[in-house]
Amino acid sequence: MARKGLDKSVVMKAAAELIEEQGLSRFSMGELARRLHVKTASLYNHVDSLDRLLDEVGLEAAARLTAEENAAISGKTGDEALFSLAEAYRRFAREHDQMYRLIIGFSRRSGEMQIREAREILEPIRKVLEGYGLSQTQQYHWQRILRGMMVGFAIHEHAGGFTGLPVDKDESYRLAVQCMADGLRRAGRGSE
Amino acid sequence: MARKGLDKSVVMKAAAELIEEQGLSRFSMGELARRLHVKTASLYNHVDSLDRLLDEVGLEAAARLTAEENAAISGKTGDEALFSLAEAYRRFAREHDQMYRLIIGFSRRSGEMQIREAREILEPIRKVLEGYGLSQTQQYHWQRILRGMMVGFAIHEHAGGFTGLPVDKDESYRLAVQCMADGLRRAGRGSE
DNA sequence: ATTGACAAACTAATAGTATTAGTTTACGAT
DNA sequence: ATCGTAAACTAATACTATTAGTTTGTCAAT
Repeated sequence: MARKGLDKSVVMKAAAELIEEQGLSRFSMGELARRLHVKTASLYNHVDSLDRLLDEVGLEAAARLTAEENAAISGKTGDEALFSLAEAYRRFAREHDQMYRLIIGFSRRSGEMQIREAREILEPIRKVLEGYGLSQTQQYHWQRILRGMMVGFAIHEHAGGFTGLPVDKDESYRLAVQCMADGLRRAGRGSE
Repeated sequence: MARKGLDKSVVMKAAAELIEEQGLSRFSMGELARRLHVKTASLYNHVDSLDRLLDEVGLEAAARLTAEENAAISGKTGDEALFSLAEAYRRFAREHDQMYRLIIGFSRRSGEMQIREAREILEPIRKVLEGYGLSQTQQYHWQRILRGMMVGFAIHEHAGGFTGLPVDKDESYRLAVQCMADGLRRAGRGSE
């Protein structure tokens, strides 16, 4: 009873599907093994550990998010690009909530937490900021500010927060992004 | 071998200490029991479950955070209050990182996540916003925006993010809060 | 003082988690 | 045809949390 065509990419794909279907909380090596008609131990021929597996699935999800961000801003500049980026980010977080969890990095794995910040992931923001004529220093600061805002909003919504108040969340977000846009323009003027 | 003076508050206190000392990831009912010189099962005379225990410890931590926020803004208004609030929030998240985790709610507990939003917790922000003369609607929006920004920053720092860039994080935060301040003033003028 | 009840500790067991060691076996290359 | 390797297996370990059932200490009432 050997040879079932499993390999790392098949396992990762199945893991991603399982997580999207049933949620991160119900995911386990045992569940994954069952779906692949294999015993749990066999998975270890293809992945190092649960944590590593989740890391890698998360990285792939991050790549998808980045791709969507890039698509959203392609051909746009200035405020148009900014709003488009912000919207794409938020949409991804809502539509793929389990994957977004994985990207942000608060899985179950022992309370660890990390936000992925590879070069490519920061690219979309960097491109959007280019349009505002910031100094290098200012650009770095605004990278953080923008990311902070987007993450903060995504996490809140994700957690079911922001629901108590009787005003539209889309509008709240729009105002937040507008606030960033105004701030960016101001910063751009300042550093000329 | 009965009667060791345990009760719910003692257990919760010990749990909080253990978490602050060793981190959420190393916390377990077994560890907690060992610290209290008791068998694991005995804890269940005082707490319902691990999840409930963490919830309650988290709620207590949230109360402490709120108290610090209130202290920070007491006697202040306008931008001064805003900056003071933002600084207090960030300081708490840095100084009590494990407790902050618990507040935000990304413990291990099954990937659940919730941001606590009881009335009292929102009070400090509400008070600060009072100074900007916003309409009720605007105030609700800005409550979200402010919270989003503070959470986003805290989470990032927490996750070890923001470290790649060669500019000061304090300054990034200051700029973010300044951006909020400017936006708030603009919003205040707009709704008069 | 004795008794009796309650609460708090215990022991023991269950079911779930990830992971490792060691064994078998199928397939592909020689 | 055979032989080695990689992929599956079985079995075991060491953790989780949690529940059921049992013992026992303490406090209150008689």
